[in-house]
Amino acid sequence: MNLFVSTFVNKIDKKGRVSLPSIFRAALPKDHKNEIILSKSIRNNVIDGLSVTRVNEIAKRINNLDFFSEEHEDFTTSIFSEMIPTNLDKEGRFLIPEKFKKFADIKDEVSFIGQGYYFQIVNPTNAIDLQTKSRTRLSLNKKSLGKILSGDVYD
Amino acid sequence: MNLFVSTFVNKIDKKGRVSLPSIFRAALPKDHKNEIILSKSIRNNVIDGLSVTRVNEIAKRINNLDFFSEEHEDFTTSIFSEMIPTNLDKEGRFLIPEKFKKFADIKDEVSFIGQGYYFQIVNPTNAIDLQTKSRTRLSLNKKSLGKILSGDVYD
DNA sequence: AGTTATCCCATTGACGCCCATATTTTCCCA
DNA sequence: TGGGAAAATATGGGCGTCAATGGGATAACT
Repeated sequence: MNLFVSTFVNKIDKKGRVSLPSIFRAALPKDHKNEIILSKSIRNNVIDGLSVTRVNEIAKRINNLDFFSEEHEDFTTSIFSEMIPTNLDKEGRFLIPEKFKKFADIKDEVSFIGQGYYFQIVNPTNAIDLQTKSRTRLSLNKKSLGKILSGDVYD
Repeated sequence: MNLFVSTFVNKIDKKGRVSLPSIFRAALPKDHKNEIILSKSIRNNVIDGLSVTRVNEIAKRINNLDFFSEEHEDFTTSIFSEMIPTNLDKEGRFLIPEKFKKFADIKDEVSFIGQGYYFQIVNPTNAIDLQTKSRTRLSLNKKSLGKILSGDVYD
């Protein structure tokens, strides 16, 4: 599976290392198996985890916005300038920078939340909260959820 | 047959393993014969079983939504983060995670219910109940059933 | 030198692999 | 058409492997 799915809770050791869940490692692109890019999420106090491929994809999408617009620069500034590329060690672990830990209120444990083409790193308590809140918002909007899931996806 | 049809009841052994019915295994895509993805169903307390192909299709659909929107993230969170990919062993068995068992009220036996492009995993008692209820709802609505079935099904 | 990051090795527990048995289905032939 | 052999499927359990975690030692950075 080349998507980031499922949720995992892993520990941060004394040295600040944490294992990227094995199936997330497997979801990384073949040519960048030990690099991930961390970034502050726009909406919540969570860390987005991106593959190299994903970052390129985002760059493309932003590039399609009006070049000289304020919106364009807002995106480039808030997204690219805050990204931190990180390497995994031989065991698949990496370090979360201090300022990101503060931002996401992370101490000695994190939840990895699969988001399909990317994942998020969160305080485990917040994780559950985020999940239930998304579900609530969606069920207030049953129509669109149904549309996505119930159609014949093999069209 | 590359569709999931029919209903089967299989046992869960001491290790928590259960055989995916043989014809369901045959319905899995050739390049992902031993991976299925489990997910909580939106409507009932049942587990949905999906093929890798099916999940990728869903991912594509979601990826076409507005990239940085809240709606987009609500979808990815409530769908991908709650999915659990599972591998079949050489005998075609897999594990049902504890939290899913609780969710679907499953103990030592499950029903596999074919749903065409996917299948469901259910407490055997509920299975019969679900089937009779669907049938009842449909017969209250004969018209739409007719509409569906009368078209040229080989389009 | 002191701090920080990476490598290497060890431990534990969960899961996958392998082999064995039981049960069911298929199919071949009388 | 029935019955029985052969193949496929479902189930059971031992054991090796790998993922997550911990910690000492080496390397890089300032």
